Amino acid sequence: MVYNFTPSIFGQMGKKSDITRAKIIETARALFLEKGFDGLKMQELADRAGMNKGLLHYYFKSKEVLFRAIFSEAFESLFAGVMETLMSDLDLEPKLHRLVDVYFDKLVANPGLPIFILSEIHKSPSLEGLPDVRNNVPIIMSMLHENIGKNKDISMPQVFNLLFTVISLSVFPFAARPLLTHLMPPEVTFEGFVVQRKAYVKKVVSQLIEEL
Amino acid sequence: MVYNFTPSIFGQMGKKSDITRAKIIETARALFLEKGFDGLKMQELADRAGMNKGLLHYYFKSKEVLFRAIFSEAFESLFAGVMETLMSDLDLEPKLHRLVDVYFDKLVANPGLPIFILSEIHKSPSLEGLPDVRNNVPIIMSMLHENIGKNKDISMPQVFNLLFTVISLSVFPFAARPLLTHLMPPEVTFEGFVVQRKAYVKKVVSQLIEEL
DNA sequence: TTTATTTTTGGCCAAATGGGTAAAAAATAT
DNA sequence: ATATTTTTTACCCATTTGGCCAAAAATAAA
Repeated sequence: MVYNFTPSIFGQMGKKSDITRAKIIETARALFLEKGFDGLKMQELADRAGMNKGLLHYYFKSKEVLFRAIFSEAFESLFAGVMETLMSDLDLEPKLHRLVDVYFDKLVANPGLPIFILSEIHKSPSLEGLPDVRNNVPIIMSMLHENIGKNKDISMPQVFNLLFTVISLSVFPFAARPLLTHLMPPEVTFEGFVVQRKAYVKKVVSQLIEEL
Repeated sequence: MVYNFTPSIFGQMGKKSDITRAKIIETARALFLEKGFDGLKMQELADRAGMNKGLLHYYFKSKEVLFRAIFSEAFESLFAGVMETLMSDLDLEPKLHRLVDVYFDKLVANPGLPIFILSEIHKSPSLEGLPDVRNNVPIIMSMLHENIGKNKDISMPQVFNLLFTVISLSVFPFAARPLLTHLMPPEVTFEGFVVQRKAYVKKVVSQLIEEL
């Protein structure tokens, strides 16, 4: 098996199978995010991807396998940046501001991600096959603890409360998007709301740090 | 048709049909909350309710009708208390503290509610047939604005930011529950976390009010 | 008690839809 | 021209929803 390196508008890909595979993944991601595992039917996926059901199974032997590929990618794409930021050697305030940026920027581009991840985990909480984020938690916590400084005597639960506040404020607007857009006055767009919200959240984070 | 008022262990209900109806609703609520509309099959519902599929259709002519009953009830049961609190004549700080209580208490008893509501709305954002919460929003906002006081010059978007912060901090822990329990050290229970979290959120709310 | 009404069971059906497979056809590479 | 990869077509079989029906059981009314 030899790759051909024919130039292509599809970035690196020359092999036709790669293009098809990518088309499947791209379509499946959009539709799984919209409808969830149970809500998306393979026939609809085939139609929307402009191909037939048999071809889906040629590339992914089952719906389950395809879903896992989508889910893992979605999960990791969100958590990679978060972990990296939290593990960085920034000081407390810039680190948490950075975290807000990472979340908002990622989620503005993928607003459906939070509901998708949370609701699928809710329906089957096994989490096997995903990178075990748990291992990083104690490390992140003690780094934050050091960030805050030894002179202030802050307990671990309080460190976690601070971190979880930042995460809540960053993620919830997207999880609540459908309700939010419904409640907002029609002249305000979700995108507009979210832009000012990001600045507001950073301000709150700074306040919380000051009060520590 | 005459009701009989035979005393019963099922509260007010005497009529058998009401008992059955209640049994269906109760079981359907638990299962829809767990699996969502697409995930729950009528056969499973019948089994878990200890009855026969035919009987489900005797009381609810379709899955859709049954689901709408469950969803509306879930939606209203959460928003009724929230609206009532926000419309009350309490001052700013007690009002928002009360809001935190309402959310946490309701959600401790029904942790699956946020994901259920948000994900089902996400999948079909029509929201028809639900009480139109939108009408109350401007009223709530101007009441909060008055609560804050005329001397402080606070814009409406800032009022909304404050309110939305309270909601985010109250609801997100439950929406994120499956992930959260996975990330927490095994000796901490979700219930335990949530108890201390409620107190923490109230403290944050007070800080935010001070800084206005 | 007898008679009517309501509730419940159980089974079975029909149509649609579900995931998945296999063989042939088409396209591509050797 | 041959082999390999990719795609289509046509299927299979299981499940799903909604529905029907006849009969039994429970309950209420007379």
